[in-house]
Amino acid sequence: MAPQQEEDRFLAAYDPRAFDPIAVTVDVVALTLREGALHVLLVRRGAPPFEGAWALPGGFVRAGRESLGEAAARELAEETGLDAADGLGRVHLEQLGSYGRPERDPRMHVVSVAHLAFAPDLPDARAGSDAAAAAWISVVELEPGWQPDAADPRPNEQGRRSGAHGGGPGRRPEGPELAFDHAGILADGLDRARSKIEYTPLATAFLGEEFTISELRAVYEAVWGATLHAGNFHRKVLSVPGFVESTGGTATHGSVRGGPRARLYRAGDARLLHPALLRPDREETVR
Amino acid sequence: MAPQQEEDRFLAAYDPRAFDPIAVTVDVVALTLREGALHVLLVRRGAPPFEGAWALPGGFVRAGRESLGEAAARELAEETGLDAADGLGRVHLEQLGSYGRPERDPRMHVVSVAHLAFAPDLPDARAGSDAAAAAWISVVELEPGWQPDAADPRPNEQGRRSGAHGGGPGRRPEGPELAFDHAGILADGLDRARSKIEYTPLATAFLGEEFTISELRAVYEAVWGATLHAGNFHRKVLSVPGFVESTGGTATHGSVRGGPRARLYRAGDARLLHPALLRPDREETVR
DNA sequence: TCGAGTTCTTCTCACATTGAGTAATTCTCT
DNA sequence: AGAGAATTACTCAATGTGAGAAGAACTCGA
Repeated sequence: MAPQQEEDRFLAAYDPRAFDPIAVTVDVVALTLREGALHVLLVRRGAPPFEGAWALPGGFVRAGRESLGEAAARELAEETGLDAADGLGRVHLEQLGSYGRPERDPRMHVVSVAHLAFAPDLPDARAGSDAAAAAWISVVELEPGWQPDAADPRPNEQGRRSGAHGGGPGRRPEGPELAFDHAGILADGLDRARSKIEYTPLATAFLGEEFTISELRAVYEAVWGATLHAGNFHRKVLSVPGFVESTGGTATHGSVRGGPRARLYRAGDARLLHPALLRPDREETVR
Repeated sequence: MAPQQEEDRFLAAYDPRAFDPIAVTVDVVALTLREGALHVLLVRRGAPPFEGAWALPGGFVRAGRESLGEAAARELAEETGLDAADGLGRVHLEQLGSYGRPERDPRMHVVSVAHLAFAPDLPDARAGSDAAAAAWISVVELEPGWQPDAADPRPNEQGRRSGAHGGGPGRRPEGPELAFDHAGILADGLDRARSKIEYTPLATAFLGEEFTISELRAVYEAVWGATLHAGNFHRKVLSVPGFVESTGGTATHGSVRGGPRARLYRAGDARLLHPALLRPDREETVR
């Protein structure tokens, strides 16, 4: 090790404040279903940099006063209008990953700890204190080159962006540009969400307390952007132990377009789905 | 939002330095195989707090000068003696997660971005500048209540610690105590490693350029702590597209205890295993 | 009110994958 | 040379999946 590095480390071990500071923020990729489509919570920035641009909700972690998860829950509550008593307890919140390229914020070195949230359909967002607006935006408008099968009959061969930390210029022909590296964080969050519902029962976090198998299937179809075989999905959900349990009840109406009244279920006690409920046709993405 | 919070946020948006600082560090859970057993790289702390205790290698991120991944690679290189030219390029390094409970470091609020590394068998570790020692320690000594099937004939019904952020007192009857919350980070890293080799070909990162199917099976057995059916494993590895590709060569010797010379393979071009190579008997851990 | 169309739920069948066991062959060690 | 073990390739049964079909229940419009 070079002498300069060694001295840096010596100082750091005793007084980290001798260094230039690094700011720590949390950002939240909050997903929900509205009218059958996947939406993400965004805020419009009210101050530079990126003033006027859409961004993920987030903010600085309060030093010495909160953990990362608490900070994320606080930021999410500020934009959704929910608090712990209100219904944030029904929201799934997990850590997604941290983003710390030195140049990702023009002001200073900022490390952002991104989180991922799954929420049932919530009321319209309200802007927090430092945002000009907050809204649920359909992810279809934000993801270039990605369309749900069901919503777009054109075949789409180009596939999705592969890894994390992508995001070169000129790859976003439609939808608003996101501030900072938030487009990459959103892409990572969507990747994680699409994987997570394969191995966990968290798709139920997008629904209310009671739901039908068809509503659960609609969650998978919206998140994956693929249509699923209704009969096979039904068989699979009921065969995985602990995924759902029957309430004994029945929906009060049939579907809008007809059909019998479906039975109602609630989330079961499984934390992992075994065997998993895998996405169809994943061979292409394997290499 | 309370007025005080609002003012905090206003200030933070323009000058984060007005806050108490949060330090950002990286820690690395570096895993390797030595003599058929899974080992993790630890350093012995040379300064308080936790002076003399074992800890994960890590250190402060250099503000404005490096990304999180670069910082983790640097810290790993300092303890392993490898650099980019040397062989660190053959090490798999990924982000594991961030840990930011305010009280996790008694000195100040420190957010640590943990990373996970898979390395082929490396030479003995050397202590970095601020460590009193560095060594590869068998994880069997560090994980209470967990023993490989193959190494321990006693049945073990109690199962592993379930979630992250565990680590209450009195649960570690053997092995050294780790500093800070590093026991929890290590547990999360082992969880991640055990999952990761199910869905990715990263088990090959523990091996040299060329390897036999049996050596690959030994990796799975060491990481999972379970014995696998040799015939089924062989069939599975060769049937998953892109997992391994034949070199055409053959091992120069048979195994130490006899048997024919095995054929040699190298890692294929797949980034995901499809279908996955799932751990046996996971039903217990599902709820 | 009736009929068309849709949905919910359950089957059936073909096919792929897995777990368990067997066996031929080749090598090391004593 | 013989015992023991590893490599590799089989077989067979059990399980899970994709695709399709079908009956019953329901909504909507004629």
